[in-house]
This record gives sequence, structure tokens and C-alpha cells, in this order.
Amino acid sequence: MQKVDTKTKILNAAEQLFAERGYADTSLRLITSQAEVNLASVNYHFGSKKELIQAVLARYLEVCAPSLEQSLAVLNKSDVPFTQHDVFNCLLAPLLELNTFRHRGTSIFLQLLGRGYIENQGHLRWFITTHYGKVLTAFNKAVQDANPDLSKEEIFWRLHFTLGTVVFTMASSKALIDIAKADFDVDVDIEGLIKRVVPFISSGVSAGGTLP
Amino acid sequence: MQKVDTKTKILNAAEQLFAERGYADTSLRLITSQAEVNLASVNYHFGSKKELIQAVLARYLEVCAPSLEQSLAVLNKSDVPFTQHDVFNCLLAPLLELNTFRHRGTSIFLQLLGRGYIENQGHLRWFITTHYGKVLTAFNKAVQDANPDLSKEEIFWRLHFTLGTVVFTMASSKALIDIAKADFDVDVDIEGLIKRVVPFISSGVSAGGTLP
DNA sequence: TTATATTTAAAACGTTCGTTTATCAAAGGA
DNA sequence: TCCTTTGATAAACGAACGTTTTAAATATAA
Repeated sequence: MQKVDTKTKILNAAEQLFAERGYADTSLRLITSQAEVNLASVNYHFGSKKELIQAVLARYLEVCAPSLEQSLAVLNKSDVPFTQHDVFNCLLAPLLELNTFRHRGTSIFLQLLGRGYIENQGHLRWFITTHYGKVLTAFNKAVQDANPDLSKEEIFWRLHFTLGTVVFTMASSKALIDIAKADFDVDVDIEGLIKRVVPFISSGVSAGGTLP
Repeated sequence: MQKVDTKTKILNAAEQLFAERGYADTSLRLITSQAEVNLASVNYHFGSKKELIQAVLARYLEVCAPSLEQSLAVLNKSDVPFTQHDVFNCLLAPLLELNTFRHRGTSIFLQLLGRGYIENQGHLRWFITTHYGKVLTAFNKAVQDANPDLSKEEIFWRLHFTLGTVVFTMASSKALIDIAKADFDVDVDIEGLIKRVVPFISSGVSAGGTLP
């Protein structure tokens, strides 16, 4: 049995609890007791709770961001026209790749991202933006090219609607999956959830103008 | 100048702060200082913070729920077929009606609802469900009738996606409106936001099956 | 080995929170 | 009138939190 150092034990326990309960509702005492390390070691290794949160996210961003950038770059460099469906597919592969990086990695990452957006903590918004700026710009460009009929402003709104859909779905994915099991006796995992949400948001983004 | 009693002053200050900052991030001390009343009066008049939160929501539910029920009942009793667009329009009028009940009432109510869903406080989920059970059932039936090709399970998922879109949009409406003003120099109010989100979710709910 | 740096451990600090208590003023009814 | 109820106010309570301090233990290098 390999020895896992304290820093990693903290990160593993923290990402699980942050995803399940949110950042504010997860105390350092809960994390350290779950990780079976001392309370003070969080501040020793990470400096503060804020920096721990950023470190938890950083582990995923380091894996995900380059993969996403490359995927979008291929699409944007291409000469053949592409659809909104292609754009979302660009996101899908790098996101699902996180499941090989860690068990339930995709779900955890999207939940962490969602919690960060929902809990109004400026430092996280800033942290994500600085690490995701290039990806977001590339993604925005791809969506514009896929929907030449939509104004930039319309795209702005619809991408935020999309973000809301995904973030909310992931943040409450556990509850949704449990309800689906109880009400419809179906087993849905995170991949099944994504497969169901993509048609929804694809159709929404490419929808016609304001209803008559 | 009419005298406003302490209870109402607390409710007014609380709903504003809850909508802006969320329930957990709004302390009773902030509420009572804003309302210019004594700290202990919250527990005197409402019993606890939980009950204050429920009282804040109740003021809106009492106005909104009957109106929504009636609106949906008319639709469900009708013999002529209706579309998804009609269903959402059923929600629109009672929701916008809240703007006459209170300044920015629609926005505040949807934000309160969204915060309640996002902040995983069981008592609020329970409170909303018991007060909204009939409306939700009627709404669900209307959506099924408007989309006979979709299975109940598919509708279940898409309605939760819709909920996520609306809730997230409303919870961050202030930020979104500010960004839109800065980036596109447009003034969007809550009504404009709804007009933009309805095509998105309408198209999403009625979308075709899983993408190939 | 000794000396130095790193990591763990326990305890306490200072703050904020929801809630409770104790006291007092005002109002209402018999 | 007196007495009870209702409401307002200041003060304090106990718990939980992030963080800091202090000291001991462990690893590293000379």
C-alpha cells in the first residue's frame, strides 16, 4: 500500500465534499476529519481555505484546459463549416476524459465549476476566468461561426442560459438521478445525463428569434 | 406618512437581501440593521431564521400560486390542443403580475425561488413543494399534453433543465444585466430577460430526441 | 552523529452567527 | 384603578468557523 501524503489526502477529501455540499457549507474541520489529517495542515499546505478551493479546481483545470483548447483550435482552424452540435461535441470529449483521470471526475469537475459560479465568491470567478479566458474566447468564436444568423448579444445570452442549465443540472445531479431511479426505475449516470442535456441546450442555443 | 409595523419592515428588508445575497450569506444582524429594528425582534415575530425565510416566500406564493393554478386549469380544461409556447405563456402572466404587487416583484420572487433551490436547505425545498405541489402537477400535465411525442421521463429531465436555466439566470440576473450593459450597451430589465429566455427553453423542451 | 528544515499535532484565538434572557415601556380590558 | 398582554431593547450566551501559535516529531543533509 502506497503512502498518500497529507496534501493529496486533503485535496481528495475536499473535492468530494465541495462537490457534494458546496464550498461555504464545507468546513475545514469536516475536510480534515474525513481526510484523517490535522486541522492546521490545511493552512500549512495551502495557506487558506480560498487557496485550497483554487488548488482543488486547479487539478482539474490543468488536465482539462489544454485538451479543450486543442479541441477548439482544430475546429476553428478548419475550413469546413460546422454546426452547434459539433461545437458541443468539442466540449464533450475533454470533459468525459476527466472520468479516466479520476472516478466520477466529470461530475465532480462540473459540480465544482457550478458551485463556484453559484456561490458568489469573487476569488473563484476571477480564478476561473484567468485560467479559462482563452478557452472561453475560442468557444465563443466557435459558437458564433456555427450560428451566423445570431447576433453576438443573442449568443451572449444563450451561452449564459446554457451555463445555467449545465451548472444547475450538475450541482443537483445526485438528487436528479435518485428521483429518476425512484420515479422511472432507470439508472442514469453522468454520461447519460450529458447525453440528455446536450439536445436541450443545442436546440436552445440555435433556436429561432423571440417568440411571436 | 403611514407607520409600517416591525414585522413588515423585517420582511421588506429580508426579501431584498435574500434575493441579492442568498439566504446563508444574509445575517439577521444585516437584516435588522437595514430594517432599523432590533435584532431580537426577528425571533420574536418569526421564531427563527428558517421561519423568516418561509414567511418571505409565503408573501409571494399567496399571490402567485392561485393565479398560476387558475391559469393552468383553464389550459388543461380546454378542448383545443395547445403548444409548449402556450404553456410557458401560462406562467408568464402570473409571474409578471408580481411586478404590480411589488417593485421588481417578479425578479425578486424568481431569485428567492432560485436561491432556495440552489442552497440545499431541506426545509425550503419541502416548503416550496408543499405549497407548489398542485401547481407543479398541473404544469407537468400541461407540458405532457403539449408534447405528446415525449415520454414522461424525457419531460422530467427537460423540465429540470428548464428549471436550472431559469433559476440560474434569475439568481445571477443582476450580474448578467450589468455585463450586457457594459459589453453591448443595451438596457435589459427582468421582462426583457424573460423574453430572451423563453425561446431558449421552449426550443429545448420541445427538441428532438438524443442527437445522433 | 549533529544540525537544520520540514511536517504533524494540540490548543487556543478572535470573530461571527442564531438564539435566548432580562428588563422595561406601552397598551387593553376588567 | 390594577393587572395582564404585547412589543421593543440591550446584553449576553453557546456554538461553529477560519486562522494562528506553540511545541513536538520526523526527515534531510553535512
